[in-house]
Parts: sequence; structure tokens; C-alpha cells
Amino acid sequence: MTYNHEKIWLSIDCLVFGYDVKDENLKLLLFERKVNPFAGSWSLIGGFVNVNEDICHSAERVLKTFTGLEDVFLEQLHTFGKTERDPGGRVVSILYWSLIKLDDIKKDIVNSHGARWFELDKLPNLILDHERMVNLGVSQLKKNAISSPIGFELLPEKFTIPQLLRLYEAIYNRSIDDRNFRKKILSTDILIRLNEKDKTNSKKGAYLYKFNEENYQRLKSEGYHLDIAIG
Amino acid sequence: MTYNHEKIWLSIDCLVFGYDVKDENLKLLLFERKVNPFAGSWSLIGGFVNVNEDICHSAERVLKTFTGLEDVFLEQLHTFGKTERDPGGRVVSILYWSLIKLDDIKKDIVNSHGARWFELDKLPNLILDHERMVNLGVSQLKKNAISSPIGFELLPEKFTIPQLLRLYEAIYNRSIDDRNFRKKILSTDILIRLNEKDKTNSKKGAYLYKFNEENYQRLKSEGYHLDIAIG
DNA sequence: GCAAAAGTGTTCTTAGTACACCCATGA
DNA sequence: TCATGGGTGTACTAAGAACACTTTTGC
Repeated sequence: MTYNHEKIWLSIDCLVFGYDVKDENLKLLLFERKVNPFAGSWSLIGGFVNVNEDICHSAERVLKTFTGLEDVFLEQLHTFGKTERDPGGRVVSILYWSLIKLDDIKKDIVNSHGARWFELDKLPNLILDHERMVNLGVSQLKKNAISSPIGFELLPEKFTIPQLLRLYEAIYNRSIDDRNFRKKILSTDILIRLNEKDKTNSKKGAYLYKFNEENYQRLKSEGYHLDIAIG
Repeated sequence: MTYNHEKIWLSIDCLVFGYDVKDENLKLLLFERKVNPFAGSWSLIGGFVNVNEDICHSAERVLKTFTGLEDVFLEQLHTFGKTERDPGGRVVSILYWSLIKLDDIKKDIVNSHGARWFELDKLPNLILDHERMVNLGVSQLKKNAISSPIGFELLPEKFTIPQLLRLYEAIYNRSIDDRNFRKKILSTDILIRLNEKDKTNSKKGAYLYKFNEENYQRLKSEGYHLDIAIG
């Protein structure tokens, strides 16, 4: 014991946003809390930080434990530390968020761990300050979708432009002009068109694209600002 | 004791940026560390979070203790939690930043508390991961100066447009066209021109302005993006 | 041949950029 | 009267916004 000071419980909470190209809906993963206080209520997934564990690893562990998922986008957002935030004791909580490309396999994995997906406008009441956390996450989603390619984290590796457009419409909750959207996103050169079409949504079929990480990094280092929020 | 889990030391580190309209230089406040490990080395100001204290109050306390300053801009940036970040023990640290309008009075207050201002390009070596923290702060400064009026936090209540321009040049470390800067910043309506001139820098004198908080809030809620980085 | 989604181009308007001169004043 | 910093305007260019029709194909 090298420092002489009182210690504090430190926890992780994790916002897990998921998007399914099929039903075109943004979803949030919630869990029915098993421990008191508030056993039986809905909450974000979370857990305590261990002494011998980097906080980013705690976040990965929490995500893995509750969803079975790993190697997905996971980033720190903010730390919540009001003394009265948890009536069960003084717990400071570090909020992370994860963005998931939903498919049936991942839905099954998550379901088998007991968590449940909720549509963003149909959330139940949440415990503690978790509602504030959700609000922060939603506003970050809107803010970041403009300037960084978090959108691609929510889509499968191969996706069509209409799917990407539909995702942005879901994030911003309004309709976007498809001609301008297309022009803008293609002019940035961060998409690679494949010689494949996806025909699940139309008879004509839509070209599949991949995200071009390299070009995106170049653009970003040049200080480019995507600004995809097109009326 | 309601939760059964190990606790952790939680600390605050605080980046304090200061700007003095007279010498037109961005400065960072550092402190010579008094406690081991690393006694005698330079570090950010910081301290432990108490169990009965909101983390934002911890940050205010740390700032007050080391600088005598209160009621200034103070915001959370990021939490650092690698297990090996402090060889003195497992300490997770929440980084805050504060932006200070420097004048002689504030410089005296700070000096009398034993901290010292360093120009950004003349920083000494820093302990632990404090260099990473500084880098994060500097990049946040550049990022936020574009889209939010943090610049005004660094200027006195009344300031001239050349002073504001000089500050942005200091933040972005390059020269900015004064005609375009003026046009842009005035077109946003977030400045109020006063019927006073500041003649410290010229015989003609430059009009003093105040920041218009109300108009800024309106602009922000309309989703406006300032984009002051003018070539 | 028709329904349904994918894909394409043009005009207009707005905002950014580059650039040079006059103004007010104290010394 | 002149040196110094403060203030203004215009022409050009690039990007955003609004908007309608053709293409492909399975049924």
C-alpha cells in the first residue's frame, strides 16, 4: 500500500447499440438486473472493475459476459461520479459504448445470455443514471456519425448504399435525399464498390460496397469533416 | 458495505490551459510533485477523489488547491485506467481540463500556490502518462475551438477581434486571414460590439466585444458548426 | 408490361477563399 | 506627416441543396 487514501468502487457500464439492416431499426441492449438494489429492473450491462485489470479490458469482459461478443467496436464515453448516483454505495462508473452489426447469429448469442434488444423509442425505465447515459450515447451517435465512420461499425462488412442511407436516416430520425447522399459519400472515396449485387431488397439489385479504411485515415489526417447530415 | 468487490484508488488530473492576451501565448500549468514516487518531477495538478465527494467537486477542489482559482471553465475529458500507469499502485485517473483567462492577478495567485506556467512548446518531461493527457488536451483544444466557443473561456470578458484572432492563431499554430475571420465570426452574431475601444495595441484603438451566450445557444441548438479554421 | 427499388445530372444558392486598400490616431 | 495597427469589400471558386427521370429485373 503505497498511497494513503480511501478507495472507491469503480464500475463499467456499457451502451450497446445494434443495427439490423433487415428491419432498419436502431436498437439498444438492456439487461434485467439480478442483484440488489433494483433486482428485476432494466439496466445497461455493467460490472465492477478489478484491481488487476485495465479498464478497457473490464469493458471487454463486461461485454463478453453479457453478450458473448468480442472484437467489436468499444470506446470510452464518459465517467459518472456523483456521490448519490447509486444508493447501494459510492460507485464511480465509466461508461463505454459498443456498436454492433446485428445479424441472426449475433441476436441468438445475445439472447442466450439473457439480454434483450429494445428499439430506441421503446425503452423501459432504467435504473440509476442509466437514462442520462443513454441520452449521452444517442447524442454522441448523432455527433460522430457526421465526422467519423461509426456508421460502418453498425453495418455488415458488405453493404449497399441504400442500406447505409437507411442507417443514417435511423440515426438522425429524418429522411435524407438519396441523390445528394450518394454523391457526397462517393466523392469521399471511402467506399469500395464490389462486383457483387445484393438482391434481397429489389429485383434490380444494389451494388455491395466495402469501407475503405485507408482512404478514411488519409481524409481524417487531412482534417476532413464528412458532414453527412443532408436534408 | 453493500457491494462485495475490491475497491480502487481514484484520482483527478487536471490540464490547465491559460492564455494571456498580452504575450499571445498558450500556456499549460504544471506542478512540481511533492510526493513519492516521482517527487521533484513535473506533473499535471491532481489529487485523490474522496469517498464522499462528487468527482466534479474533486476536480474543483484540486484546481482550487493548486491554483487558488474557482468558478472557471472545468470539464471532464477522459479516464485513464491502465493497470501499470502508476507504479505506486493501481490508480485510475479522471482527466479534467480547465481554461483560464490569464491576467497578472491570476498569475500571482497561481504563483503563490507553487505551480508554474509553461509555454506549450517548452514543456519539461512529465511523469506517468501525463504527456498523453497533454496531447489529448491539445487535440481537444483544436477540435473544440472550431465548434464551440471555448476560445472565449481563454479571453477576458471584453476583448477585441484582433485578440480573438491572435488566440485562434495560437491554438492552430498558423496564420489566419483577418478579413475572412472577421466576416465569419461577425456573421454568426455571437459577438456583441461595445461602445468602447481598447487602445493598448494601437493608436486607432480596436472595438471591444462581449460573447453573446444567448445567440450561441440558439445557433448550437440549430446544429450550427462554426468552423473557424480559416486559411 | 408493370411494379419496385437502384441509379444518375443539372441548376441554383450559399459559403469559403484569396486578395489590397483606406482609416484613425499618437507621437 | 508618418508609422502602426484597425477596419472594410469584391470577385472567384467550391460545396450544399433542391429537384425528376431512366434503368433493371422478377413476377
